This record gives sequence, structure tokens and C-alpha cells, in this order.
Amino acid sequence: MNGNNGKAGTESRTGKAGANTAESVKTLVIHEAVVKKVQKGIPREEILYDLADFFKILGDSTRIRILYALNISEMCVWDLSFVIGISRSAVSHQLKILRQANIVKYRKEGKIVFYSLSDEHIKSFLDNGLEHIEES
Amino acid sequence: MNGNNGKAGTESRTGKAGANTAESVKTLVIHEAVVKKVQKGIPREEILYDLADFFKILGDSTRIRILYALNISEMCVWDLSFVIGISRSAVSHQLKILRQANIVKYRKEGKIVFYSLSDEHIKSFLDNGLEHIEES
DNA sequence: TCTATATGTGAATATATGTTCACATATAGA
DNA sequence: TCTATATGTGAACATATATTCACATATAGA
Repeated sequence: MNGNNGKAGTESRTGKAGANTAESVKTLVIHEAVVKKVQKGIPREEILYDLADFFKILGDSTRIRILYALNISEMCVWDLSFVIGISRSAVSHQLKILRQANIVKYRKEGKIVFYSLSDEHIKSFLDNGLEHIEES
Repeated sequence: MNGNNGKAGTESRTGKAGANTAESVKTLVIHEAVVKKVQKGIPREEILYDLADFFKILGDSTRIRILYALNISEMCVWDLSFVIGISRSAVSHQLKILRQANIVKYRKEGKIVFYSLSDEHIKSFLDNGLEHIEES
């Protein structure tokens, strides 16, 4: 999952047109006041990457369907596979991702593993997202 | 953007182990009551795909950084590029995706194009997401 | 122990997608 | 019209990732 949203990455935009004269430096920014204001107010980089990673996990239809199913009741892998309409293997792979992100938890009962949403927090977040979409 | 989260896709799980005798059909589901309950309560497929598409757009660190910057102030492409630390071309490509999803809007002032969040709805959603992450 | 059942997982593959590069377009001013 | 500036975009490329396949693991019962 978390493949890109890490830092690093390849910068670019290192002046190239106007080079680095004292004047061209000023043109790196057009509206200095706005830029400073935004730089001060924008959340920390780490937070932003965490946010992107979190949303990315929700940004897959299989995982979304799993989550909104679990929002109704805990379920075992087999039933989940039936409800979602996808192979148990695929479900298992996706559940692993959701587990690692602490979005779902599980309990074992003999051979059967029951999955459920981690906490009320994620529950309310899903409800919130649903409202957002239904209103647009 | 919306590449996968559409319907279609390749089903699988079409009985294979136990074949389709009357008995094996029953074993497609382990906990029938739970399955029925979930099938009744889970949001419509279309809603779920829309949700996944929406989250997928938020699931990229560049777009997230753009959005949380715009959550503070409207900005032009050039300044956005400077604040985010990525080429103007890349910013432009991402803004197109955000535009098409009605997450940002823009206004032109001469040569300059100012982008901002579409509405209060998306603003509050971003604030909500931020809270969610900061609390975990 | 042996078998059946339920779930987990590594490797391979196909697909999706973010960025760069090279240009195109749009606007303002000379 | 010609130039400079700001933004937009198609194609190519590299990377990311969801699913399938073939097995592995775990548990219950005979």
C-alpha cells in the first residue's frame, strides 16, 4: 500500500528559465504574503502524508465495500467474500492492508476469523464520508 | 484517475471446490443471517464506487498538500507549485483532476488563475480528516 | 495421525497513475 | 504583431498496486 506517499520523490522546479539572479529569485513567488500565510498554516508534512496514506487505503472499491459491510456487522472472510463478490484470497489480501492500517481488527473462533471495524472513530468517519457523497 | 473503481472487473468465486449441488450452495455462506443483514444494510453499489473514487482522489500526497494549502487561501498555480515543491506542470495536472471531481474551483484574473476549494462542504471534510489523523 | 475446512501469503501479471518533457494555449503589454 | 508570462496538456516512462494462482498454515474432528 504505502508506496508513493512518502517524502523523497524527485524535486524539479529548481529555477531553469530565469536562473538564480537576485531578481529571478523574487519571481519564484508571485504573491509573497499569501505564500507565507499558507506556509505557516498548512499542516506539518508528516500529517499530510499520513492523511494521504489513510485516504489512499479508503480509495479502493474492494476495501470500501469491505468496510461498509463491516460497518453493519462483523463478518468472517468467507461471508465477506460472498457479499463483496470477490475471491477469498483477494479479500484476505485487502484485509491484511486494513489490519496493518489499524482500520479493522479481528477475533478468532476456531477456524473462523471474524473481522470488524477497529473503533467508533473509524465508524463515524465512514458515516461522515457516506453523508458527504449522498449530499452531492 | 477513476481507473479501477468502476464495476465490471473479473469475478471469480464461482463455486469450484464443491460445485453446484443443492448442498454446496448452502456452503457459499457460513452465517446466513449475518449475510442477509449486511446485504440489506450496505449502501448501494453506486454510492460505494463514488465513495472509493472520492477517497482515491484524496489519497495522493500531492493532491492532499494542494488541498490543505487551498484550505488556507486561494492560490495561483505558480505559488502553489512553490509551496508544494513540485513542478507547475505536475500541479496543473493534479488541479485538473481536482477540478473534474468538483473539489476545487478557479477564477481567472488576467494571466493568473486562482484556485480555491469548491465549497464549505469539502472544507469541513478536510478539517474532519485532519482531526481524525491528529487523534491517532 | 489424517482429512476437511478456513484463512493467509509470495510471486507473477496486468493495469493504473503520477511526473516529466516538449509544446500548445491564453493574456497583457510594447 | 511580437514578446514575455502563466497555465494547460498529450505522450512516454517509471512505479505502484489489485487480483489470481498455487501453496502454506491453522484448527477441528474422526
